[in-house]
Amino acid sequence: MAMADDGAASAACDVMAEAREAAVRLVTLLQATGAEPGKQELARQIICSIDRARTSLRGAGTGDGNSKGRTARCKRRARGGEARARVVSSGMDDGYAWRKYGEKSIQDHRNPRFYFRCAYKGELGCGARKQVERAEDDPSLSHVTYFGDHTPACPRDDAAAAAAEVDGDSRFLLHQTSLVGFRPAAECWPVKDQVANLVSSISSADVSFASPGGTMESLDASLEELMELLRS
DNA sequence: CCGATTTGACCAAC
DNA sequence: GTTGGTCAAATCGG
Repeated sequence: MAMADDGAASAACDVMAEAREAAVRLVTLLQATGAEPGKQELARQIICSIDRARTSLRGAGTGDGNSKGRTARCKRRARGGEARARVVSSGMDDGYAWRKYGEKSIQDHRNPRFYFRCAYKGELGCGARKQVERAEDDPSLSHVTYFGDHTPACPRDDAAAAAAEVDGDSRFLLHQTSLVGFRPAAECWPVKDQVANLVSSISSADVSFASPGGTMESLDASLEELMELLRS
């Protein structure tokens, strides 16, 4: 599995993009066929999960990797040191606002692991957390592991989509507009086939970026749940 | 001045 | 005893 380079990551991204498109078609199809709201919601969750996975693949380094090289050896940080490169938008990668609360060098890994928790933990009592660590082979990639769920009150994807739109990043905007305005081009496809296609796409995107309890797993769980719903 | 980030210290689990 | 996870004081940027 010596495929941890930009090419592999972008290939995986492409596959995930296909998977998302399939998921979007699925949502549309479910809407068109008047499927139960539960199924539709589940399909939307799948899209959301795919989006997160894609973001992870693109490298959370953009927003999560708070790289800086400060050398503090006193009890606390030496004062008057060099200026820090702050990364305020540390949570924009997946549509949620995160606050870094720790960083630790891990024995197994060469790169340190960054610990984040929901920025609204205090206000909303959100218990969502995530851990980010650079891929050992490719620093441009990061492993992102999510723990817990955000509370419904937490600002989420739609807000991030608006922010991303302002920032010129159309990822989330595309996602949203696809959801709203996509035409059922693949209407002829049975829903089951849509899901099967989706599962197939995601399986082929089997990359090492997914961590236990992470995006891929939740995505997989959602898909299985959906498959089960559709069978019944 | 306030809030976010950094980072050594502390704590719990194995 | 070692390692991973969290806390909290110090610092910085807006």
